[in-house]
Amino acid sequence: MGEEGDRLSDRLDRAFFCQPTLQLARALLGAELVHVSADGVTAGILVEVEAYMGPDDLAAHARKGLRSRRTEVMYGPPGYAYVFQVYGMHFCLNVVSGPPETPHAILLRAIEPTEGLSLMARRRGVALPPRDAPRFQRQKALLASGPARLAQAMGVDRTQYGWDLVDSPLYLCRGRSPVAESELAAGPRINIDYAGDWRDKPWRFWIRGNPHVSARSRSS
DNA sequence: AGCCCGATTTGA
DNA sequence: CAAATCGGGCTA
Repeated sequence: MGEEGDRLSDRLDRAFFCQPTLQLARALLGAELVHVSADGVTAGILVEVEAYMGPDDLAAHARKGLRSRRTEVMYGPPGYAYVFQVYGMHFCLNVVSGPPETPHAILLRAIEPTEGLSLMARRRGVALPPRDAPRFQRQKALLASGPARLAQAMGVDRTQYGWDLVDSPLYLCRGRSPVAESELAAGPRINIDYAGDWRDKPWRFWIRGNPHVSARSRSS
């Protein structure tokens, strides 16, 4: 109780999303992602994100200024949801960054679940053991570690495409941010081997040592 | 640790 | 028509 009120007063506003993209990506670590849906409330602390910076970044969907119904929202103001589908069955949630006509986005790769864990488990189609069971921490980490798991656990699909995170049931709040500089880690992004010179850019950011960082990213 | 596969959409 | 900002299930 009172949790919603506390969160709303700490809700991240437009000014927050107006930071330069790499700075915003780091600032998002420790922030809490919240979705107030018809099925209930789910929330979690962001522990891993990646920046994509079209049109130059060849890993970005907006590379070379690609503009389509899919990428359109990235050409608008920051703080909106860019949701896309990959491999025919998964959805991934991004926060639009950069001013209008600058198609940047930040992929939300993993959260540490804080609220609505049973709803997350139901959406994911997995059973969550009792909190005191030895398997609990491990299963909890499987709920939303990885961009498609995060989206599924949070009830995000194409429905949320274009939602304004500043003014919608899907939003961000201060949570535990800002994270101390010493807790911040950076490295290359995942699964973008096709991106030429941009493949090795250290534009993936995560909270060092956090067990909820997605498996393929945990090192260093 | 590694391979394979799914089920859709996009862009070349 | 190939490839995709991935995850699950299997083999071992």
